[in-house]
Amino acid sequence: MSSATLKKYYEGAEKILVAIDCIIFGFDKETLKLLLFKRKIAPFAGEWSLIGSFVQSGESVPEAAQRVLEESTGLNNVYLEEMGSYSDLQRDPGSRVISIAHYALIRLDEHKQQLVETHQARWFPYDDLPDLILDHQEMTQNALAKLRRKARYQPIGFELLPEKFTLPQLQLLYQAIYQKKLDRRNFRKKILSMKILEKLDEKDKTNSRKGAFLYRFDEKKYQELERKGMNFEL
Amino acid sequence: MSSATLKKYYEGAEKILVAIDCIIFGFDKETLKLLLFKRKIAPFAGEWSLIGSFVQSGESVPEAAQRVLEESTGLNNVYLEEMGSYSDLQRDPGSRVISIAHYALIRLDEHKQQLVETHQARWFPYDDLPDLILDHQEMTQNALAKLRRKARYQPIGFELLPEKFTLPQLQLLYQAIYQKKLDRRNFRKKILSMKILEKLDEKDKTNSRKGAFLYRFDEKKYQELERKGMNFEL
DNA sequence: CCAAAAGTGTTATCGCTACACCCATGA
DNA sequence: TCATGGGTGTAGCGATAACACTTTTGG
Repeated sequence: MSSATLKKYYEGAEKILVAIDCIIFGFDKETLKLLLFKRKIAPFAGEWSLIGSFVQSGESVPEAAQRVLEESTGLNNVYLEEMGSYSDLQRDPGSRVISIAHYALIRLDEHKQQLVETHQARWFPYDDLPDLILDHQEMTQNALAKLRRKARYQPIGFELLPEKFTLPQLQLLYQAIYQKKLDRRNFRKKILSMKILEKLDEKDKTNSRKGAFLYRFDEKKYQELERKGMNFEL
Repeated sequence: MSSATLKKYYEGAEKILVAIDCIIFGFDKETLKLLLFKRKIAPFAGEWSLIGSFVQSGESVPEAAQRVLEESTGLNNVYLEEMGSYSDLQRDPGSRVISIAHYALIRLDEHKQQLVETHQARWFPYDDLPDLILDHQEMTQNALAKLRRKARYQPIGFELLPEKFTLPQLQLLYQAIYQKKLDRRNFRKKILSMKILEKLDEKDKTNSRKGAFLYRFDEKKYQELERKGMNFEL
């Protein structure tokens, strides 16, 4: 094939605007929350929106997503996963844009509150979201569905908790994700039987007089067990 | 915001070539196979490749994927799912292209053999693939991983079998997907206990003198049971 | 009648569920 | 001392895994 034909092949195709959008999950006491932003540009300026950005010519899709997350939360080592593309021709009245949605799990206590204010952002309980622009509502629903499926078989819940957490906290998190109550004894038995938590000597007394022991997720031990065929399931 | 600013916002961003690629799975007797194509254009003309295409300005991503599948197999009602984006800056030496990979499950007996020949395509056993161009090797690995995870909890295996199939066939399929032997009695017990298969009066005698009863997947019954909270697991 | 694949039941074990009481502590 | 949340054990049940023999029939 001549280089003229090659040129024609690639140049004959049409370039398209590509964006990424981020569904940012946080967990607060007993509630799953989303970080939403007041959109600054038309159309729909002033309305609530996921945070997003166009993919620049010098960056890959994951790089764009990480950039956006860092700009909006100040965090750069967060759990971030691609969720799927949204490409309806009419999805954005401003222009034809293909968006690749991502969801992120962040620790509410670690993100920079100041950046949230700078961006006119707000944390909303998942069950009480405002109307969102474009197809962002659909994206959030798909994100929660994906989070639910994934959390059952992979230890990603810990990404939403502080580094040190109590078992009651962990249980509340899973109850929020699954939207159902779990039995305390059975929950403890199961999670502890996996031997992927390190029990610390400290107690957290913010929620009770007795205090609850703090634990830490042991990533190394988990990966070791996973290699040996153990599989996480909650 | 003025419309001049709006214009700048959308026009300030850079458009990018967007493609889709398809990992096409088939199942033949006891082997999982992939449909691969001899690439017709430079760079890498003549080498083996997944089938793909640029996303046109008048179509969405799923539409592009369906178009490509129909062009290459003649089938238009196949199981097709998006798998993720591939966007490394250097992934395609011909140009900067973001590709959104999809995997498809098709019935080997239904696709148009003639189209396969037209496209200089060939079915390869998954365990014996030729070298593939670009990042297509990585895509196929990710596709199999995804198929494995998904097949365990959703009845998608049937998409790879003829409409009527025998239990030994179904078992061979799952053995090929999981790459491990399953116990015949336990396998039957489990799949039959779900009550999502309709037993027919016909037998398939191609593999034995005695013949094996044919079954059909009952989509309606499955959806009904799923609504009631039953969950498929194999 | 025999080779080759299809079909069938039982038992032991494991994991899950359901469930109620004691413990530690600060106010 | 008491109210509050944290922590623990067990028994019954259902699901899974392991395992071997009989049936059918074309050649």
